[in-house]
Amino acid sequence: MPAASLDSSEHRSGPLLDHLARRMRLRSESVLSPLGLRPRHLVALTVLRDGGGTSQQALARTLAMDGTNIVGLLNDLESMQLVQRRRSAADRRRHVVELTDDGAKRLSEAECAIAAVENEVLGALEPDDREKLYLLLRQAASGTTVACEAVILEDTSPVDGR
Amino acid sequence: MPAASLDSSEHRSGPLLDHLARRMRLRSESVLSPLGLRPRHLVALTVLRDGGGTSQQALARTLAMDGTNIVGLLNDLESMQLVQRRRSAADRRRHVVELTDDGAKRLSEAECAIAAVENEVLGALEPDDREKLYLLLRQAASGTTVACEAVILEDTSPVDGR
DNA sequence: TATTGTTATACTCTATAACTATA
DNA sequence: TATAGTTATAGAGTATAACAATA
Repeated sequence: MPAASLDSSEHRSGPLLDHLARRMRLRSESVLSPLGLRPRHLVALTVLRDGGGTSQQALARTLAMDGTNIVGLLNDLESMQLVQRRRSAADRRRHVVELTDDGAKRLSEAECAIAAVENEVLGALEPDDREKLYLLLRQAASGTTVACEAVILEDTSPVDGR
Repeated sequence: MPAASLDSSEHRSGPLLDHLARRMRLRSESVLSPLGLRPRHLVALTVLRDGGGTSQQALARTLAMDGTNIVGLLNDLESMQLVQRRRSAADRRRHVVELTDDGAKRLSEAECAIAAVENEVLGALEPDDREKLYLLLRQAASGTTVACEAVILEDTSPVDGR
């Protein structure tokens, strides 16, 4: 088996990931600011779109952020009407957080805006390799984002969506 | 078929990169703290090992950090005797920063320590895919890390690039 | 009693400005 | 004058603790 190389102390992706994410985030900021968004807003919106409605705590686990900071993050997004909070009927302590139509639209615009940044930061990769990278990251993230599982929401699902 | 998809507004690696790097960094902290290191120390040590000695400004560009913060970062590493600062003979304004033997050793230990974290965060990927991811990240980073080129150090040159 | 969301607050990270020493 | 490094400091990001509402 080709396995052993993974244990090598020289093939660590962690620092590389950190390095690239940092560059991407810094450049993204200037591109996103005209849209009133910050990189972390984009991550949150993406998770909400892909994972569906969740409680704030589930969102906190998925984003690996402290729950107390989710409050401010959602306040930002809700004040821009990109996200909607409503009480869960099944457990009135919970807020069910969902992307609004405006939120989906803004997210789409933002993704378009940062395409240029990606082309720049990932410029050393051929288009094919960039696609491979995307798929690998996607798969890796799907493994860590399982936190959404925690709250499948209420059975009722009277989700009206403004 | 696979070509044009890159322009699609739905294949954005940025938020994924951010997401995964964040999880990796958070988990790494607890694993690295026994070694007296923080994730950003690891990134700096890695760059210094792979790129050779550089000036502090070149390091700042490579790490995409403000030069003023490099000072504190290097103070940390130098107080642990993991890096060495010495004046450049060619330009006495510059410090040439290099990894010490202790630094290389500590870096190696740290890489070993975070292997477990990587296995956890990238657990959704098969070993083969993890290796592919590493190679892609490495290639992408080599493209953005060119900053090191700026200062090839003293004895040689009048390297007044840019 | 335990959990969800909220507020207040302290700690860390990062960037801006001013200073020095060299060029 | 311009550049490399340093210091001081203000702003943003993040975590900890205490509280109200609900389970």
